[in-house]
Amino acid sequence: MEKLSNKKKGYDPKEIEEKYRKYWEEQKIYKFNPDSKKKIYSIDTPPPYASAGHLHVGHGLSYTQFEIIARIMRLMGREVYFPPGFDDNGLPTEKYVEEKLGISKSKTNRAEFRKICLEESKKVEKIYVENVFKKLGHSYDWDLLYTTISPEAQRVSQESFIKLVKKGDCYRGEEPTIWCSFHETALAQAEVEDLERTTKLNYIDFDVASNSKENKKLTIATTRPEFLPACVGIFVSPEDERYKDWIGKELIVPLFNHKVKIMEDKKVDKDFGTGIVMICTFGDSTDIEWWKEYKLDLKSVLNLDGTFNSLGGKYEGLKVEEAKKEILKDLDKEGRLKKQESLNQTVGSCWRCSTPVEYIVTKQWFIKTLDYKEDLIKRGNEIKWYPEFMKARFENWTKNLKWNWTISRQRYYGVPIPAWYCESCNEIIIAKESEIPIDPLEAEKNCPSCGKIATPDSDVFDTWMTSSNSPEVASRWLENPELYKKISPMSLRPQSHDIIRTWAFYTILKSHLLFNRIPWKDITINTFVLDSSGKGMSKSKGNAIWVDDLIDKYGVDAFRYWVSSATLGKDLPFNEKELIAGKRFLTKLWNVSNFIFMNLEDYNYKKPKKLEKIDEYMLQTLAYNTNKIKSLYLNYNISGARELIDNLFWNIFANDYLEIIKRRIYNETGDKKASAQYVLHQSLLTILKIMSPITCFITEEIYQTYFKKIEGDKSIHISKWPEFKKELIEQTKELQGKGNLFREVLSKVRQEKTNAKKSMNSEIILTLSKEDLEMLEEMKEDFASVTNSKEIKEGKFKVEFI
RNA sequence: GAACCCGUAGUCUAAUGGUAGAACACCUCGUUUACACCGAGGAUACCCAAGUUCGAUUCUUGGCGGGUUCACCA
Repeated sequence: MEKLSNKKKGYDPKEIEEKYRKYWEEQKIYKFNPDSKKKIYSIDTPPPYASAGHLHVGHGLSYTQFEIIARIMRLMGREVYFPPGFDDNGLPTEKYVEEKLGISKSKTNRAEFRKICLEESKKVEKIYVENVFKKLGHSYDWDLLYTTISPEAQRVSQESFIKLVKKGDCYRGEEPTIWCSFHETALAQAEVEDLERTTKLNYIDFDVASNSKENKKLTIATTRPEFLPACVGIFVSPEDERYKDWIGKELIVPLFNHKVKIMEDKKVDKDFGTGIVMICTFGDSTDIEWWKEYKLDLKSVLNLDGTFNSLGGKYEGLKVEEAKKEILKDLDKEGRLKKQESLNQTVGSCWRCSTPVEYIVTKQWFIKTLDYKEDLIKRGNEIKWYPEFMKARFENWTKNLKWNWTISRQRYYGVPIPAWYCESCNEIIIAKESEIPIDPLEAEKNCPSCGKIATPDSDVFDTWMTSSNSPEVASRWLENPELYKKISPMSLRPQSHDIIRTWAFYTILKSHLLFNRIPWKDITINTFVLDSSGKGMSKSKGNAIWVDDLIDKYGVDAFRYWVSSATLGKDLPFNEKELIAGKRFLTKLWNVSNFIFMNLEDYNYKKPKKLEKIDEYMLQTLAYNTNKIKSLYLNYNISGARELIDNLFWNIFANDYLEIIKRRIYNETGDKKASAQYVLHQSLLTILKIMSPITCFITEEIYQTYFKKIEGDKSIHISKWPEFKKELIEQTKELQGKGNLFREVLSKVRQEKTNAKKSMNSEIILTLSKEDLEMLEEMKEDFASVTNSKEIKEGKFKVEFI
């Protein structure tokens, strides 16, 4: 009879993990079969940025969380489409390459730079695959691997662009754009983060243009005096008595001497500063609103790198901050700087480099979002959100959108924008669908109107342009339309809450615009791991705990056990102690299995004609709980399911049932023994299966050691979920009553023994009430055996020691 | 400023309109045929206030505290 290995040492995960990693890969256990008759369950996997070789527990948890779901669905009989992916496209990769190799994009040509990025990505991806995903036992179908910079992904991205341009939802415009002067690129609203800082509010005197009034000066408070050359208007509140007579008059902008008109607008807060606002193109986003509303002049003073252009006069060439200093100095010299106040402000900044963003008018490509707010919210409602309340984040964001989505980026490493422009007739030429993927820099086009050579677009797409089509990339939209049709819309998008406004939003948008439907049926928002003091974990903060270290110390299954205790959408402070519980579980399961196998040596795999009562009770309880666990699993409630499994396995099965049948198995023969053996066999197999999505290694090892030859499945992970007959699942009141009473009275007896400081198998004479005795009549032998009662009498409950 | 989430034993977490179930830690006792990485048992908890209710930790409102997201000012 086989024994589990390492009996003396207890459970040693290392060897077992190694063994099955190899086995699963060789046997292609997780291979997707497109011809399967089973219902498909498809996952729109989050492709990680391939820009670091480690994974901290936060990422480890979230990736494992939905990996468990993949395993659950496989067990439920679904054909699971679970493709791994890498996001190796765009700014994060560029930044990584620039930092790691000390190269700047401005000093390298695009082709060269792209080549380096691609090579670096491949290296990091390899580390990820081997050291992270495979190590953690993740059950991807590796044949389905995709990357967002691959020609296929580029094709999807460009195709979606072409379709949307044709549809009129994507346009090129010259508009104020959110701009990062460090990265020298346009940004989307979603890429802007708050930056709190202290700044100075400067009170500056403006002269009045005509001398008709006795008052010759007005004082204006501004945080951005450097924008004086771009000043195009002055606003006051219509409710402000102080300036009533000033409306319509003109002021002379200090240092630059151009005239600007004073106008009124309700949005002006008369209590801020002096109650006068100067509008510049563009100091902030409200400037843009007023500029648009009142059709003011455009005076662009900034170059794309954040320096002043010729409009800045003597300040030309200076950076914004330097210009500000100089201008303030000069204002002070002229006696115009009346006072300066300290002010706390929050400015938008680039999420990658924290440089405060500027607003610069440039030619960019946009996808319409503002026209579709309501439609998108409707789409959001068609999707099932886990947890439900996370939908509010999506709705909030969608409702409050102020900008169309800027999709062009003045960067190198990304999907090229497949467009050319004719300088002489302003024609825009878009690539044909048959040509993509294409890089316009490497393909010459002539203008269809005038025949001249058109200028290629040198920009690339925002990375979300590709990521928002992850369902299409992952399911081979253009490559394999038949497959795509089969698995779309996808079943699940698992992701984290911080990118609801980007990834979830853009994906829903794209799906709505391109296909007029939702991209997936369910979305799960994974648990967000904090450090033990409740702070977000990151490499830069230095509080990250790495998955490698943990699995070295505790093993993958213990880590996965910890993952299974997390609730979707909630924060979870990391506590290393929690992994001890996982380790404990593994040891227990290991020992229980050893015990059972020892006692199944003479088992003939046949169900005896009649089961003992307590065995039947165990079987019912098993069936009932398994069924409950199934519905929890199907609702992605992994922690709920795990709790039930723990109770079923540890308390009911190991601590009670095993103790109850122990002596019967040792001493009896025939059906009495076989009855227990049958239930042991069923119970262990069931427990292994329902636990296999979580602790995938140990359950496989135990399955392979004993059950495989009987059950026949190559792996527990492609076996079938244990289904029970209806009468077992529904339980019978009578048997449950009796079995529960059995366990209650047993507990009472144990308590008496504890109170008397006796060991659990000390011999006793037991007295039970008449009702209890009648109830337990059919299970009397087992009861006497587990309590080690030499005699059971009728009367008032009493435990006598011999 | 707004929206959303959360506030349960020392720590972390679960369920629930009838005062709470685990885990880790703690205390007591126990170990001759799976397991001391164990077994039996014990102590310890629903942020505050008002309301709805026969009854609230659970529902409503307000407050306090923590978190996330969004908006913010010239």
